[in-house]
Amino acid sequence: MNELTERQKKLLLLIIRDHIESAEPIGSKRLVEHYHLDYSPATIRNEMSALTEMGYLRQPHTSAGRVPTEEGYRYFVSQMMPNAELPEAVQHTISHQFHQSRADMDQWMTLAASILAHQSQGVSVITAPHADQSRFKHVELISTQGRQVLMVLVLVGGEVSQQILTLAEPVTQERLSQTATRLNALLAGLAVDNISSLATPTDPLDQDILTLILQDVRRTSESSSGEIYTDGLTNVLSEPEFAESDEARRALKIFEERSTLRDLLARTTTNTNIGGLQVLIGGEGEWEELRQCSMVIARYGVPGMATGTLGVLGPMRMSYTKTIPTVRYVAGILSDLVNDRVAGE
Amino acid sequence: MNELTERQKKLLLLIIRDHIESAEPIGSKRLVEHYHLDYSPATIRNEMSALTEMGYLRQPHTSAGRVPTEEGYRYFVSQMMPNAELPEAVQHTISHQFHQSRADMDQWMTLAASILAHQSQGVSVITAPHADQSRFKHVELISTQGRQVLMVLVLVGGEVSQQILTLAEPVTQERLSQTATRLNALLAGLAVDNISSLATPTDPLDQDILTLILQDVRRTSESSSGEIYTDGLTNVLSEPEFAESDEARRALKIFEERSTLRDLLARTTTNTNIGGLQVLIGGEGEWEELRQCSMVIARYGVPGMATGTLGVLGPMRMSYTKTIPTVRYVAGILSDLVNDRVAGE
DNA sequence: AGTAGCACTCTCGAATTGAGAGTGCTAATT
DNA sequence: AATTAGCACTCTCAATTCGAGAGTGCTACT
Repeated sequence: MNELTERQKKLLLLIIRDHIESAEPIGSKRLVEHYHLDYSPATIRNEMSALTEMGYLRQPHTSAGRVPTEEGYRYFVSQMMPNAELPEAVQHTISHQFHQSRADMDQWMTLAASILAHQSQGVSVITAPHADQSRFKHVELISTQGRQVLMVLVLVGGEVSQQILTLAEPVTQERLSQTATRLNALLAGLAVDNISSLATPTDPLDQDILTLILQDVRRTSESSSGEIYTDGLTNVLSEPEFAESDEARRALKIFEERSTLRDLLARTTTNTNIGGLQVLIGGEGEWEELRQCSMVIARYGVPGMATGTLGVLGPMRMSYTKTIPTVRYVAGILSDLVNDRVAGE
Repeated sequence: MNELTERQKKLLLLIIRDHIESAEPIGSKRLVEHYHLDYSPATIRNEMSALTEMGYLRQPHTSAGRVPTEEGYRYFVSQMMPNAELPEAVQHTISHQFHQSRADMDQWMTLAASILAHQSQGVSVITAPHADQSRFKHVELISTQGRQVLMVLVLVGGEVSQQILTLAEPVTQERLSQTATRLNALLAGLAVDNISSLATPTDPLDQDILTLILQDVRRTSESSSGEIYTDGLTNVLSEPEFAESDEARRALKIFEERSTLRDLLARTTTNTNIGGLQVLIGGEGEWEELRQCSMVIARYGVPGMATGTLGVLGPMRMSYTKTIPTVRYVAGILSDLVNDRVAGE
């Protein structure tokens, strides 16, 4: 793979960097002038020709400048990935914002989405941390009226689910409280998978509620659960490649259909370690709607306990140099926050 | 105001209806042919000229067809408002979807947003029902680790707020439970405004928690709280008037900046009764970003107990004939649901 | 290996043009 | 008095043409 000469590398990087800024095809002459290179345009042309041959560049028309291919971007990214660091000033600003905010998962997610979108000028997406194996922590039953009961279910790791249940007949708050107390004792700390195999409670009310709890836990712990936060949707609309709004529409549709988005996030990150991140370029053949886009995706959280996914979507020529470190840094912060919350449990 | 002859009325309505379908300026000849009118184009021209004079129509260029002005749309809408009814078939489909869904506020909101967006081909927006005067119902304190405590706060009407508190020093679950029990007894059923004037509890922990509860209730009951659900953001991008994506971007930005959106919803509905709805045409001079758009907005819920807002945004030439009845119908359904939940309290 | 020069290709924007649609006005008609 | 036919005029829009500019590949020279 790496048959590139040093000069070719340097050239490729320059071309891509320039294209990312200008959004235009890059020609040999322009390149030489712009960067005061020590070679003549003709030499550059030969090299560019070679790079085109190898599949890193592409000509939109017979006689226009070159534009990076997906391969080209991939090469570029592989060069950027390891060393990129966010400027300290930016790090401080971001970390400050987090420690400023209210200690509340919802706030954190919103904030993270906002920061990512802002920094990268792309569309950000982030899922709340999700326990890999849910363990029961606490249940609370609160009568609202007649047969309707508000159930608040807390899982280890801080996940909370609330739901209105409708019972067969009215039950007093007192009886509900007793049931809750018994169930709490019975289930304390159990992993979800083990609950079902438990000895059944004798009280019929307890039994009913237990069934409902099980249903709810299942749903909460399924991958389909958990809110997805996004921000910066309008950023991407200003990019020139989406001028004919049709392309943009298709890309944004992914963000509206949460189920597709969830699938995408899940599938691309199953084999990504915490701390490592993935760059998805041009939909990777899998997602037709993202043919013109790239995504930078990372996981965060505490492996084996609770993890979430976050990422940024942008045009294929997004500023990877900025986006990659930002995503990595925010993932780091969130991991710390989740860690604080889960640790010592 | 109503100096329009019958014929002028009819013509104006035809022109607007046609323009809503075609998105193009309407000329006299075209109108006659399309609708087999008994007059000649010349007559129509005279009438159109009159309507233009009166401010209901407008010519984009000296020699092009007419296009409705905001005034024109307002007139049109005032004709549509009272009688419009959703076809029974559609009513059934919608109502079915609601009764099918899980009895959960979050589900309802998502569903309502989806239905509105789908039916109207616009962007839908809806806020969860919000108690006008919050009354305390129940608090639950669950220790998670060390000094961190999960507080689940339930208000009358089913509003739930959860938050992580950080205490000055670690406290056992047992002590937390006792505090919760005492506070529940103390505060049961109290309106928020009265809580602060209460005798203070003796236990210092109780006191601390009470302060935190107050903070939280305040925030929850402020207008700034409550999630906003939207759907159909991409619908509006396909409309021809947003071809130059700049206009679209500005309009969509409103939906990203939740605070502006909230303000808009709040301000336009303060004097709207449940069941009545408001049509905002061209931003009404107030919202520059919506100059090209219209919104149909309604309130729902139980006045004095809990109310929410829902609406649809579309281009100024959106299909009012479809959107208005849909918004009204969905508002009705949600009012019923809220009513069921709140009633008998 | 690197460079200069050259002929060639292709895009893009500006300028031009003609068809089509619509208008307002006036004079004739009912 | 209301309606209509006719006409001259205006303006947009799409198609066309055209030249400048940028870029290329190739060949011959250093």
